Amino acid sequence: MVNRRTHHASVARRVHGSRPLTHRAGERRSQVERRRQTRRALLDAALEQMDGSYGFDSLSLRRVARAAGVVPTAFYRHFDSMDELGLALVEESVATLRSMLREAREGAPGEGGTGLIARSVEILVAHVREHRRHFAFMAHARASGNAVLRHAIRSETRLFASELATDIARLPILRDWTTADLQMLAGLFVETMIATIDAILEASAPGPGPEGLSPDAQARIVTQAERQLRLIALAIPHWRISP
Amino acid sequence: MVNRRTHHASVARRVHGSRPLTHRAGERRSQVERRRQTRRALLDAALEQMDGSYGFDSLSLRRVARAAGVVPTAFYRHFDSMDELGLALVEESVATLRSMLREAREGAPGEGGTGLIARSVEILVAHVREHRRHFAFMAHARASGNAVLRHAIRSETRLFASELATDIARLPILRDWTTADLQMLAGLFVETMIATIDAILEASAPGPGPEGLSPDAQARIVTQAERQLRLIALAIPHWRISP
DNA sequence: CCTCTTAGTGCACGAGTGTTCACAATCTGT
DNA sequence: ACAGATTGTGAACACTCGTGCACTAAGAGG
Repeated sequence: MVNRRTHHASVARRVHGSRPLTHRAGERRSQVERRRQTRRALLDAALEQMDGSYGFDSLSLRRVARAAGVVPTAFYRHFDSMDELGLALVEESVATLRSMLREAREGAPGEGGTGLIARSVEILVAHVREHRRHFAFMAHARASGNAVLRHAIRSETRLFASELATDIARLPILRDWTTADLQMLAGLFVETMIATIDAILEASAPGPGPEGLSPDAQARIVTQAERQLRLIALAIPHWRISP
Repeated sequence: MVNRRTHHASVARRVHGSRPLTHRAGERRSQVERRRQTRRALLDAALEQMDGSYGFDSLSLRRVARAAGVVPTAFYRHFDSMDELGLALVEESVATLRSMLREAREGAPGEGGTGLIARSVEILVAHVREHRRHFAFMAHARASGNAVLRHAIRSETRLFASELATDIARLPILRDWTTADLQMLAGLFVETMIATIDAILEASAPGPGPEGLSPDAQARIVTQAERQLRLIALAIPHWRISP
């Protein structure tokens, strides 16, 4: 294990660490590409295996390798364990989350009203639809049996809430709010968002029954989320700042 | 399988179904008691195994049987599969959920203010503390890989929200609200409740580090939940009924 | 060109899994 | 008291699992 770890570290350092040190352009082009492809195949295989509504826990190294068209031992050339594969997926997932937040932020700067809510929900469902497997992964692993993954996702969620807090702090209505209260409000938004994501995923599960996502269930979820957010927004002007 | 199923059905019918048919009091006292005990031991063993922050998925029939002090094959005398064991646990868990709702309802009938919120949160944390293993089970199995359990819990959650909706419908402030809007509000409450439960469980996880639940983390969670609920309550008078 | 590094292979191992089956012990109603 | 039902046992099955080790093919750089 120690051998493999140092082994890996050196590889990773070479791949994108020491590249700037040498100016050779096409160095190891084809081999590095090959490596990237199998790694992606492993990640995709894991996502696909979980998509059938099986959690990350019930996911074996061998099945992932098999689905990626690779022998089990080859897995270790890319990840030390399934945990590291999971962490890589978390990294990818939070990246899409962050891109979502960025899009929402740039969409309507400082608008702050019913339009903002409708727009935000729209962006949310669009992202969930487009990156369903990543969101499903996070939704599952969030309450997974795997302690490493669970804590990673929980801490990323907290970070996300904090970012959202500093974001909404710029809205004029929230000028005088305490940071604690902003965190509270952001937490409420994030919780509602998570619940909405859960509902969407459940409604669009690729399990038995009519394949695909029943459109009116989706619509009901969206309007419910919008109303909940509007209700919360309605309370904001009447909140008395707490010490 | 068919054999075992019919076999079981007849047993269950005898245990609490046909008792009223015969007036013999002490009938099969010791044997039925023995059965009840091992069944409980299996359920407890499962709960305990999951408590170390391992989900229901990573839980094997053999380990449960071993922890219950019983040979694997004896498991089948009580449950046809792990799924049924899980469903039994769901049944138990929703029972405690319902008792919680009942307590909250009888606590302050028709009060409806800040006192109601504080009281409700207090009842919530008390119940989570007292039945932590059941709540942890639901929190895990809610996003579990096991489709049967997941759907069972999701549908029970919806039912719970509906009950809460008809409950709060009695509050004077909500007299004119649409049923749809009441459902929306109840859903928001339930989602906040679930998020709070998650946070409490995470803060009081019996994993590594200082055993037991850090008290100030608990306090922060409680005050955050109270503020969120108060914020929501603040919006209620300003909600315009939607068609 | 020749050597070194590296992604991927094949085989083997010990451990753990769900499930079946025949059997033992004990409780129960007649 | 006896026959039947019922709970629990023990050995065995056919798997799957993670992991270690020796090996091969091929790309890369001096």
